[in-house]
This record gives sequence, structure tokens and C-alpha cells, in this order.
Amino acid sequence: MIGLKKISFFKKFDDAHIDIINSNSTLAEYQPGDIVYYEQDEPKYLFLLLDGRVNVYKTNSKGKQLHIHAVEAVDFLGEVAVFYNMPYPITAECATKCKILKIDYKKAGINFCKELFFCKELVNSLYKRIIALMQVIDSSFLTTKERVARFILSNIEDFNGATYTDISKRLNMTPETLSRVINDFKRKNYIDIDDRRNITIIDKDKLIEMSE
Amino acid sequence: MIGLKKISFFKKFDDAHIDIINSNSTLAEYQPGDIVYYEQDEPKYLFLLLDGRVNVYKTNSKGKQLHIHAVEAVDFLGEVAVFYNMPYPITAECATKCKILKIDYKKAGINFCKELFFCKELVNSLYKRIIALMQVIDSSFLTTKERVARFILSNIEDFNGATYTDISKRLNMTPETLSRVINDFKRKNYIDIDDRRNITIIDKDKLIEMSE
DNA sequence: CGCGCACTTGAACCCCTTCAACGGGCGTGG
DNA sequence: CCACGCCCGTTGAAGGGGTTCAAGTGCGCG
Repeated sequence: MIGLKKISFFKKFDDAHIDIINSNSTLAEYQPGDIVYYEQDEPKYLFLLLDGRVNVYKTNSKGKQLHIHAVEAVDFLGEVAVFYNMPYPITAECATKCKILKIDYKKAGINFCKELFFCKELVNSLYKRIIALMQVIDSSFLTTKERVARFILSNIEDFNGATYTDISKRLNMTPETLSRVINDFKRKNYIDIDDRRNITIIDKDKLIEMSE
Repeated sequence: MIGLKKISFFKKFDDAHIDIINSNSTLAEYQPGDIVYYEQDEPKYLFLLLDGRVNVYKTNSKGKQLHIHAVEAVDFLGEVAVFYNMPYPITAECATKCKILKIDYKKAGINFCKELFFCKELVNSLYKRIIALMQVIDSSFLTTKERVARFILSNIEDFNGATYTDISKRLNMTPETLSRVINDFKRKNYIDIDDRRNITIIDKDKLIEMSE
């Protein structure tokens, strides 16, 4: 029995609903790199990411990946597929250790849209997806330098502990390109990198200018 | 007074609601090329496209446009901005003559999310946006040849009367590139083009193979 | 007839990827 | 403790897909 009541999302559910969900759900632990679901799979579960971070990306027929965004707990996963009865449109891969509630929504027989409060949550969730997709499209306009500048300005802490290879995936470019851009910024004194490869911003204005 | 009752979307509204919307709306006629709203504008109206087709695209700081999709009547326009109180994320431009209902949603004081049936419509609308955005992202994987092949296979009728310049915008490529690809397909006998520049498919299998 | 617009075609260019070679750090096993 | 392998980052060189620029060409229409 999982304490669903503690999750803000479920606060408005009455006990009967929570029981139904509880009795049709399993809590799973995932390791970094584990796949929650693959693009094209038929939806089986509605996932609720309770702890951790999951990367969501699309893969084309040639195996190339396009990173869309990182889903942070607590949030849904796979809700678009589930509610529209279509194959999962993307692949979801754990970036960290994750705790995920797998809701067998068919067994649970929940018609979420019957409940206004749930419908509202669904709207919120879809809205977040739209914003993420818009950002991907926005950044598809940008050159690699612009994307990196933007990333440094808004996600500098993400460089801690992460490899360039990981970051380059999030930025949809090759590690080589990321390396070249970063070293170019360093050479131009926009940023500095210490021994432990932590980045500090030296010339914020230049970076802002650069980021568009 | 506009016959809102006739529009399927409003069928479930009671008369009081319809009156409120009616008395806070104006019906506007647009010509091809007219802008319904610009990216970054503060939302003023919720638009309901009653007749015609509207192209929706993003523009970057260098003026380059990325076509996202074509909205066909009857559908909302601007609902993401309106419901989330953010600037319009895209630009909407009429492709044909259009009839659009401009709802002054603030004056009307409608809290759409209070009504379950409306909330459901909103979910549907957001869902459509997500699908369109996913398709844009999907096609960003493809080469120009793949995109053109796909377009010929699924939108061949759209070549009638349209210029290559228009089509190239929808496909997010330059007219030069479209011309080169089309003529390449013709040279290889995948398609044929008559005097009036109507396209017929000769080798459908090759096109399918080509489209990925 | 002449003008404008759309399409065509070639050539240069650009941005990024790909490929390849190399170096350095770190853990593991001998 | 050293040796080895591996992964990650770096750097250069080549290549590719598409855009841009520029110079035609052809057609419709006043």
C-alpha cells in the first residue's frame, strides 16, 4: 500500500478512488539507463514518476535520438498515449534511480475525464508537454553556440558531475561539437572551467548576446 | 447574433452561456495573408476559426519561419496562450479567406475550466496541438527528400493551385531545394508533372521507400 | 510588348557531423 | 605498485545536406 494521499496530485481523490488505484498499481524501482517505455509500444500502464528524473526522447528509423525534455518527479509519464489510446509517441529512459508507480489503468477502469478535478490535472499535464515541445522547436532554430550559451545561462548547475557526452545529448549535438563550443567560449573568456570541470560565467552579457 | 448553437462545439453550452459569449464576441473576416495574432503578443481574444484555413508558424529573431501546421475550421486559435495567460507562442496567418469569432474572454468572464464538458474540449484541443508539434519534430529528423516524398504521398491534392514557394514554406525548406527535389523525382520517374503542374504518382513504392 | 513573378540551375558557402587519431584519468587485475 | 583497458574529452580533416546568391528562363497579364 503506497501512501498516495501524500502525493499532492491525489489529494482530491476520495478514498474509494485511491483504493482502486492502489489495488491496481505496483511500485517499481528503476536504475539509470532503464527504459520505462519505448516509442511505438502499446500503452499498458499510466506511469506516475514519484522520485527521480526521466529523460524523454524520440528515436528515428536510423537510430538517431532527439532529446525532448527531462521529466522531474512528481509527474505523469505516458499520459498522452494512455488517454488517446495510441502508441507511446516517445521513449522514456531513467536518468537517475527512479521510483515509479505503474497504474494498470484498464484494470482500474478509471475514466479520468469524468472527474472535473482530474480533467484539470490532465490539462495541466498536457500544457507542460506543449511547452516542452515548443522549446524543442524553438531551439531547433538556434545554432549550437546559441544552444550552449542558453544552456549555460539557465542550467549551469547541471554541469556538475555530468559528462559532456550526457549534456551533448540533452542539447542534441555531438560531444565533439559541444567540446569545441565550450573551449571556444573559454578561449574568448566568456566562461572559465576549473580543474574539476566546473563552469563559471565570466562575461554574462556576451553569453546573453550569444544566446540570441 | 451568431448562430453559435449550430457549431458542434457549443452544442452543450446552455443558453445563458451562449448569450454571454455572443454579447462579448465579434465576427471578423480575414483575407489570405492577414495575421490573426503575432507571436509574443499578449492574448486579448480567444479565437474560434469558423471558416477557412490558418497557418501557424514560429519566427525566430532572424526572421526565419518554421511552419508548424495548418488549422482547419472549426477549431480554436490561441487557446494555449489564453488559458495559461502567456503571450501567444506562435503566429497565426490566414491561408485563405477566413471567418473568425473573436471572443473577448476577459469581458465574458468565462472560467472554462469550471465546466467539465468544456474542460474536455480543452483537453482535445491541447491534444491536437501536441500531435502537430510531435509531427514537426518527427519531420525535423527527415531529409528534404523524405519530407517531400511524404508530402506527395499524403497531400498530393495540395499541389493544385499552390505555388512551390507556398509548399516549400509548409515543408520548411527553400523553394530552390523543393524544385531540385521534385525535378529529381521526376527524372527518376517516381512522379510525373503535366503542363498545368499537376503531380501524379508513378512509382508509389519508391516514394514510400524514400519517405523512410 | 514589357514587366513581374515563379521556377530553374549552378556555384559557393556554412554549419555541423563523421571519422580518426591521440591523450589523460581512473579502476581493476596481476 | 604498475600495466592495461576503457571511457571521456580534444583536435584535425573530410564530407554532406541544405541554404544563399546570382543569373537565367518561361509564362501570364496588363
